[in-house]
Amino acid sequence: MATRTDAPTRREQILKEAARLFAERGFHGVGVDEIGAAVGISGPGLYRHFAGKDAMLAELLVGISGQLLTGAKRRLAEADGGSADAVLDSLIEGHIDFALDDRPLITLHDRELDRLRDSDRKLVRQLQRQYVELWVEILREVYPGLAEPAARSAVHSVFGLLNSTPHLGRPGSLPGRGATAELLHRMARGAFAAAGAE
Amino acid sequence: MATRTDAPTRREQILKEAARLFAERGFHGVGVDEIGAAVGISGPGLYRHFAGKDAMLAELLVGISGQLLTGAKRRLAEADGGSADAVLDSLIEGHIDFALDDRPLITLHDRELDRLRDSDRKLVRQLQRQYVELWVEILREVYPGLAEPAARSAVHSVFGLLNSTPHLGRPGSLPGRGATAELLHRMARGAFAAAGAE
DNA sequence: CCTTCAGGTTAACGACCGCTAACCTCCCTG
DNA sequence: CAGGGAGGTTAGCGGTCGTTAACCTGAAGG
Repeated sequence: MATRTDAPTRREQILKEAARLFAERGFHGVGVDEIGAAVGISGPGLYRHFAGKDAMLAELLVGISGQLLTGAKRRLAEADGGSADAVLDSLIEGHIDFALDDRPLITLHDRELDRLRDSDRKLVRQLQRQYVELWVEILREVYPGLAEPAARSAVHSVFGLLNSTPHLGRPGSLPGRGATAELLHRMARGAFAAAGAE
Repeated sequence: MATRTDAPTRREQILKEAARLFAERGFHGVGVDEIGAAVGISGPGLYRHFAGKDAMLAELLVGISGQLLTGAKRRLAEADGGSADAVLDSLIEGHIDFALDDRPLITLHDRELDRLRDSDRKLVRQLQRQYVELWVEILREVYPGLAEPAARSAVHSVFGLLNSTPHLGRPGSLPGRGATAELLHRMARGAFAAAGAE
């Protein structure tokens, strides 16, 4: 896997700034002129790169869901033969990395889903569902006594815990990225353990 | 404290429906005509009860924050002399009740704060901060080894966990309200315990 | 019985916003 | 060196939305 050193394309710039603005003020609260201004072009110039404002949101949300799912599948494959316990740790680590590195996207992920066209929304929901089911399976391997509905609820709740990073104050009031990641990881494991204890 | 048996006033009807609609489609995504239609009057009739759309959101958010803080203070006072451990349980219970009974409000609470006028936003932030600090104090009594920044992060993360109820599927797929509340409670305690273990 | 007022109504205004149209200007390529 | 496409620009249209204005009505009170 080659690490990218190339400059980001215009499309990527736009998506990044759009994600930030959507997360800050909501999809309807941001105008196309603002998005354009954020990348140094103005207003309708965006339409050379995207079919419309909706298309930007759709690409963002589909991208997020896909990225999460792909990463989880990769970690699952890499740890093949390892203990379910280690796989769960790896899933948690991946989700935390994402939550800490792409906070605007995490915010969008569960906030603006309803603004999508039907087909896009179905796609995103399907990717999200696969991601959740993957966690549920691993979780029930680690805690075999856990019933499936409870496991699903537990997974959603831990997502809520891990996705709380946007509320943790601007980076700087945090005890440092490493310490925060470690704290979140411990808490997630603690929450799962408590859910698994019958 | 007299329990209310009177019919809800028009104002209260409006606030309730507005909360639901704002939570479903976002503040900017809902028109005043829709809010009016939801209570059986149409459009500008709302202005007999509120100064504007912003005023509804402000009253909702200030109300939520105040209600949470007031409830927490009451529980703290009632359990006076009791163990910090019991107080923490009581705080968790109160927050879960709120998250399960007023899911639209919980959603609004951390989604639309930025749409408020400066003065209202400051008020809400102040109420929220007091609520968090109250939890932080109790938490550090239960886990004396926990440093303050870590405790604050832990509290925010557990709020994320407890506030995940809107993602748990429509009531019906849940294992029942009591079981869900109990599961959330156990997970919150587990997460705190893991944060407190050095 | 007349007045008043709370709580509605519809019409309409002004601002904003997403998007299109029309045009311009490089840069690459045959 | 022609020319064409990629990627901008500004002007402006059409629709939506929050808000106000002007008017109506039914019930309470002196």
